[in-house]
Amino acid sequence: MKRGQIEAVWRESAQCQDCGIRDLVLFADLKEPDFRLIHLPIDEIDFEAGQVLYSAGDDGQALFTLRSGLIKLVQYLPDGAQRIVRLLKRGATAGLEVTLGQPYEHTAVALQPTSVCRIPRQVVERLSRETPRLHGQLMQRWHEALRQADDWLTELSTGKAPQRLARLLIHLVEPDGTVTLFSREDLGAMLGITTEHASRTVAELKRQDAIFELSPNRYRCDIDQLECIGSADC
Amino acid sequence: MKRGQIEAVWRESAQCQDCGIRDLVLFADLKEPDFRLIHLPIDEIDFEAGQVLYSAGDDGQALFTLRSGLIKLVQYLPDGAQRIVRLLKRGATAGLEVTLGQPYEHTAVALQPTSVCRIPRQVVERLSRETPRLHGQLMQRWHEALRQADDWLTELSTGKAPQRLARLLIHLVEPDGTVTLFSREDLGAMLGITTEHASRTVAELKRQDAIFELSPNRYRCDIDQLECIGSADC
DNA sequence: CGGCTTCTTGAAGATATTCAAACCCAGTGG
DNA sequence: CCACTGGGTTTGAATATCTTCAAGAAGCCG
Repeated sequence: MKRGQIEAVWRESAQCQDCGIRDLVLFADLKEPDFRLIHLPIDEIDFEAGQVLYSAGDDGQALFTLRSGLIKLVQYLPDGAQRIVRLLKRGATAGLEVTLGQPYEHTAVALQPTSVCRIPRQVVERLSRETPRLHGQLMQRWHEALRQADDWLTELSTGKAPQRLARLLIHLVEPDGTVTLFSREDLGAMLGITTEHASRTVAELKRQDAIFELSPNRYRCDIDQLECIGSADC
Repeated sequence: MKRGQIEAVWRESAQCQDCGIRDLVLFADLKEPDFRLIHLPIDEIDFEAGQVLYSAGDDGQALFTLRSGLIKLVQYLPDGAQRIVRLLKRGATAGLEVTLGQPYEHTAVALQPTSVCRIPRQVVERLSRETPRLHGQLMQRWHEALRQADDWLTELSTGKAPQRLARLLIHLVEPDGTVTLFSREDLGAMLGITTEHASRTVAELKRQDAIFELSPNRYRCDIDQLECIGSADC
């Protein structure tokens, strides 16, 4: 029984150790003995676009590491208005706040087919207690999230709509110069504008040949032009 | 000589232990032996309104705990536009990022006469290494800053100008129902509007009797009315 | 009292919202 | 197969909100 448990633990740990993106994730700095402290299963879960990972206010029992895909963190105002406060890309961590015994602060929704690792909060709490190697990574994660939050504010909530959109696109371009966009409603919730105005603004960038629609919601970007729109030089 | 140093250290530590707002600050959870690990002076420094604590990009050697007053954290866009991303009140910590070996991310400016404790980053780094009691507080601080950043975005960058201003005022009211406001330029940089529009919006709330000017830049607030303006119910 | 900055106000123009209607497209069911 | 439906998107036109530029008022300091 005990032996079986240990084997199960080991199997899970081995999975983490062999993780293809381990240098990107929360457990990047862990050493072999640390993994033995993981005594709860870390599940790999897939979500389709639109599915909810967790909801604001839920009593969180786990945090998530993003293996692939894209997640939006949504925050609601008392009056029901909503705002997307951050986007999480591969390697990012969602739900860090549960390690402090807090409920989730946002609603996390997949924007694309997304694959995550679900890490029970006890795992992080135990590792945090027993190995110092996790501390650094946790701090880095908090720091990274805060930096992104501040940048999000200055870049996506400052200036005219075309500037904001251009800056967002620059954040989203893949190495191959393409971008996969999402619904105009989400776009509006990120830029702090209405759905209709988001639609018009996309159309405007198209007319200026800053972006070109390859297929529905996939665009080829002219980065130079986007940068100059983003900085209001043109 | 060595003895003298130890006494100096002790004197500084004693100051921290006797700190009047210790339950609010970063060192809240430290115990008596922890303070002996502090081997660099923690200075108490006063700033007048308008003075700069540190500038974005500076190679930070210290972080700050706010004893009294008010500090703005300013972030600049490449094109020179600026945005105030957060306000720090008593008990808050500024410059946490230096504990990760990073330069300061914002420019920190006192908005009122302000008193801070300057903590050399080595002190935090050493305490962080040698006593687990600081970890929790550090995480809490990161978390708190992130929460504030997210709220700032959803509350102060969403909706019409009067709503945003009303929400900001609610954040700023003292227990006695009064608010000390700052320059219209700063107000604009917080709400994402122009200086002129900030001025007009303040005038509008005055006309609606949601605020009443007691003396230059000091106002009495009608909280109920502000709340209903902030939520667009009226 | 200048001279300076900051705040306020006005008016014209730019930008964004609102509401409504048309459109597109994928799915459904006759 | 095609009409019908329902969701998201686009577009139009009227209106609201914000910015810009400019000028006047108020406050502050030497």
